[in-house]
Amino acid sequence: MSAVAAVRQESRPAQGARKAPDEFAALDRLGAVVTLKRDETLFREGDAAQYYFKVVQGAVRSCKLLRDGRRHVGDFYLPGDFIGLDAEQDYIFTAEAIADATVVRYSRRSVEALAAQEPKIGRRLLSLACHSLNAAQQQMLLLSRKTAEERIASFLMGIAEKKGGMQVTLPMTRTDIGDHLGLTMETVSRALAHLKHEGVIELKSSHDVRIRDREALADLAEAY
Amino acid sequence: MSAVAAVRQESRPAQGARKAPDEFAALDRLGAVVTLKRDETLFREGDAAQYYFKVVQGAVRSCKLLRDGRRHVGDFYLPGDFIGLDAEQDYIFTAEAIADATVVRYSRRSVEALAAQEPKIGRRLLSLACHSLNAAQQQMLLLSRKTAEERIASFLMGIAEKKGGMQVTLPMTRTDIGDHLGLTMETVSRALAHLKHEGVIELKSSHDVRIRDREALADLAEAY
DNA sequence: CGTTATTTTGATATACTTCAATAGGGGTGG
DNA sequence: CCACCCCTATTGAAGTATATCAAAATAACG
Repeated sequence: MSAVAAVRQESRPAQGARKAPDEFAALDRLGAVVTLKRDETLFREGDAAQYYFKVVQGAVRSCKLLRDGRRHVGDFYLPGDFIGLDAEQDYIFTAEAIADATVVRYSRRSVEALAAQEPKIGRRLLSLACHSLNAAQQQMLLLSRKTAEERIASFLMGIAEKKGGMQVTLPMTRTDIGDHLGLTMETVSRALAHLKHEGVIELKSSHDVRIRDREALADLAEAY
Repeated sequence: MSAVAAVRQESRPAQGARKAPDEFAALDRLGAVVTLKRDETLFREGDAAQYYFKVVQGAVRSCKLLRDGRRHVGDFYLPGDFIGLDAEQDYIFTAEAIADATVVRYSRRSVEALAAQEPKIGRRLLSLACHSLNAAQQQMLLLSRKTAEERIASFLMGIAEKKGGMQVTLPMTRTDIGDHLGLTMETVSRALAHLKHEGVIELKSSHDVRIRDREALADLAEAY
């Protein structure tokens, strides 16, 4: 078993469309393992996009900065998720580890060569891109029209759905969540406190949420 | 020359990655022409996604609604733009004509069959999807962190860049723009009035904008 | 031309931000 | 193992950008 396959073994891919399909098994031979400490950078916005990545362990965030420092977190990547599939020439966002993380790195050139031989790979890449596009459209609706509480509800529902449970672990800080949802960390904190007060969620610790009333949370999230 | 090719001839594809590539010429045989009156629906959110579309004339908007009527306009599609490339099983937004429009309709099944034979088609689809994804990420940054005036500036810069000129025509209403940028139509109107007052733009009519100070506008838009 | 839809402009309200202070929580060194 | 420190989160009070409500001014349309 190759080193990469061994690492894969440890990973627990998320369910649904983001799951690593069998077609990608051939890719493992191409992959190199990368480990990151908390807050370490995987790549920077503007770097030449030479690689695709897949998260094996830990968590990664993508972010973009405005000149004056305002930050936006595009997405959070958990074990099983691919990073960089949207890259054209250069990466258009920076990727950093939220917590200590293990990531597999694939050369885009090799993947493209493989895709040329095996059409399934190409189709799967397209399917993953479409799925990201759908997620992005949901997120734009959220950022455009939802209230703070609805944003938090949508966010929690999204993670719970991906993990498939009522128990949700948030490896990121309140600031990260805020920058992802277009809010400040204070507003995130208050919205969570309010949901807790209403009995919709339970905060076992600031990073461990249990959904007590799924109905109510889904109702707030609207889009679900 | 087929009817579709004739219609194509009339269209003036936008510049850049959204331009119809030569590989798609073969598609014209598959296309059927559809005409829409202002505010007519091309398809609805939830409909089975049987077709891809390409705008030939006029303009189309994609939109999503929350239960209580809050609306989000995901994108505006101008001549040369493709619609529905992001669809998985069903369409996830409604598409409506902003002004009288002509659109070409391609059966997805036929396109997929063609893509199976001609790998270039598949690669082009993936490239278009990546490009949309990049645009979506820019829009999320805008919705998450930019001020009203910055949003308007970014929006104007985006259209100007696509059309390649300082003269911009806005076929959509202030409400449409607001729903696209996460603002109200009043705020859109005020932001435009302010940019005009500052001498950055000129409003020849409410739908015809001329950019007078590209520097200043780009600076406000930040991301450019 | 009269009628209706859209846009502009003004006054007020509010959700969220900003600023500020306190409280946890987890790791490290004494 | 405890005490201290730093970082993150919570909570409170005040400020602000944008929304909402309302009316007038254009523009579009039959």
